[in-house]
Amino acid sequence: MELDNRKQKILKAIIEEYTRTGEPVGSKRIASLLDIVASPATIRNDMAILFDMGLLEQPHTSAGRVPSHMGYRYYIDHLMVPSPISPKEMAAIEAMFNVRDPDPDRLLSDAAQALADYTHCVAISSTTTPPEVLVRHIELIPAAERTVIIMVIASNGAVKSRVCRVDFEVTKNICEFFTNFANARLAGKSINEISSAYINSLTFSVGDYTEVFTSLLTAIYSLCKEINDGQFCTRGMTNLLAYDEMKDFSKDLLLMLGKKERAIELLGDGNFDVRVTVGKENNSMELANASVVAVRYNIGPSRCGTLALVGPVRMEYPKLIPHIEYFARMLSELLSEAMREQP
Amino acid sequence: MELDNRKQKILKAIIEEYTRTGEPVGSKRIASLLDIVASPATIRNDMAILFDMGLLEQPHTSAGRVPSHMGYRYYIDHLMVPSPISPKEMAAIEAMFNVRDPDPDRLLSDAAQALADYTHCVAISSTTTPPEVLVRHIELIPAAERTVIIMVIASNGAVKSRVCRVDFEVTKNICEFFTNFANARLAGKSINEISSAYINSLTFSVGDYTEVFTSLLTAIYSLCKEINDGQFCTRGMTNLLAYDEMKDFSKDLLLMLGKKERAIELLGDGNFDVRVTVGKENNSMELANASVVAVRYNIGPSRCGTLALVGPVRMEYPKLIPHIEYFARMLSELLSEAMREQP
DNA sequence: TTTAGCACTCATTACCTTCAAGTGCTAAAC
DNA sequence: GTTTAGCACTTGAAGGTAATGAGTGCTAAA
Repeated sequence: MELDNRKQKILKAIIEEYTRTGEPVGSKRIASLLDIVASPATIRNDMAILFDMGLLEQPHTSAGRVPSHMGYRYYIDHLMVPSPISPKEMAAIEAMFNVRDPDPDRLLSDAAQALADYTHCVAISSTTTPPEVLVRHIELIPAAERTVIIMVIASNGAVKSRVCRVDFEVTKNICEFFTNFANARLAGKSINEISSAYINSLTFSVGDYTEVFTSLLTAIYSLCKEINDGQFCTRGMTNLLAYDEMKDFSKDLLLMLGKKERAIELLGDGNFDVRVTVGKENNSMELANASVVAVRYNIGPSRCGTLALVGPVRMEYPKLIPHIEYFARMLSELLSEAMREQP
Repeated sequence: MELDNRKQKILKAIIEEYTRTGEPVGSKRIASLLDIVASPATIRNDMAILFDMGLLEQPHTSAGRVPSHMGYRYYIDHLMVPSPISPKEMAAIEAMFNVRDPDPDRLLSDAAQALADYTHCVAISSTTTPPEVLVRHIELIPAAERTVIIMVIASNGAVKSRVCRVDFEVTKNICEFFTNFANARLAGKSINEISSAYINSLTFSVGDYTEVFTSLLTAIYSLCKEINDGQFCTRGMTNLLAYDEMKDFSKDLLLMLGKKERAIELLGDGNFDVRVTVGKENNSMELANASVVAVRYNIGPSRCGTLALVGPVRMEYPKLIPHIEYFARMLSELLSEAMREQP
């Protein structure tokens, strides 16, 4: 797909004007906007060609032109000039991260919230746990007479705990016995190997204690599963309601984003650095009128995550892409530090 | 406000028919619906009186009548017959609770989700921590060379933990020292007394260790604050989008519910068993066209929570009120068991 | 290749009419 | 006194028509 210089400028101008106003753009407006000298008629000719190429659309004969999803694709791939983040904005973003709590579990959801607030889009953040993460240690802490806290620590620094009520009196002996037993069977195992079936098989090998320990082992399974599933959160859903052009679609889109398994789909396989998918490229009914900007980030050597933005096709890509990348970089640094793999 | 028998029946019929259809109800329809024999003209006379009393409204002269918020108030207080939950529904609700994870922290959010799914409204659940809850114990668990897990256990069974990276090598001695120090100063104190200022004062009294322990003490403060703040979660926001009559208001309402401090307001002071507020009774712009059903529940002797439902004024009160009450009862039982106060 | 000119298209708006639902009032019936 | 039938009246919704104007596509000249 080759476009001569003027057509490129015209397409770029139409997209940027449409992004700004949300209204179809006419030849006259472009003529006054462009720095090149060309009459509206000339521009009309070029617009007709861009239309034939599928880069523009026409709501109806007597309206101006609107960029098609293909037009946006061309713009993102060839025309867009990313606008660098100003030091002021950088400081603002850093401040958001700094005032927040440094708890890794929260960092992700706070970042999503901040990103959503900042971009007025829906922000999704997630992490995945790769198979090489191991169970490092299992700890049992007596909390009260018949209550223990069970804690799973993974090799990548992830920690999950749960309060467990048990049917027996919690003595130092029992705790020690169980801790030894659990660590002997589970520590060093890959976290994604801890299946429900494996835990079941363990329950029977505790001998006399089978009944007593079942609930503890089940809790360990849940905790491992939580670590293995990674984190996932969606913020700023209500932001979508502010876009007039989405009012017919936002309901379905919001319902879809509300379903975790559907929302995870749109993050893709994480096999990219930055990925922008426009409208129908998303292969999903609900996203046919939305765009998704996804960025991958690393957390230390053994874990990675995805940060994504869902918003109207008419998104300020040149501004938002550098922003989400900066968010991802900050998150990467902070989480890598917080969860650094240790000997 | 006294209404004769027929007027009561007419008001009840109008409200129930309007709740069902969402359309203004005319005198003819009521005549065919009512079991009492009365002509449309008679009903029209009564409707005119109900209208004068402020219990009905008229969208325009040639339309039927619509219940006013005052009409709903009268209905809820005097006319409504709560429909008991069927054993089948009870079983369905119990099943929801059973298949879910028994973790107390999750129970609340799962219950809100289930309630939202069940009622097609927004569900809010929250717990508050009363001042008599104490810090029972603080535990420090070494997780890796420079990483510890810090854990606060409260007298009401609440447990919160956080991973902390520290600047020193974690030895058994240091852990013991810090655990002793922290417990000496904090255990037994009321959880809401652990202020930022108090923690600050502690940091200086650790002597040589001031710098090393600052991050740990800050973490303790956060954890106490989390316990003291209780839990709060909102689920099913997108449900509101399904109501045609709310399409003009749902945007503002959703934005408001998205703000925690605003959403907390509408739970009220918890000084009630069941509370229904209709439309303008809510004293909030955004809720002027919505109703809130709030139920209080107890968690053991020392903690209570609120479960609330936000939906259209045209809500199926007779069905939903018993349902949310049943949810609250279930929650109360399960949480009381899970978090029972212990010696 | 570019541009001016002009006929043409079509959404939007305003205005009008018709239609139907439902009311309020009056006078008769119970 | 209460209830009811009858009927004029009101009003939003739906449908049709005309005027408006923004913006196009095409043609022919520059």
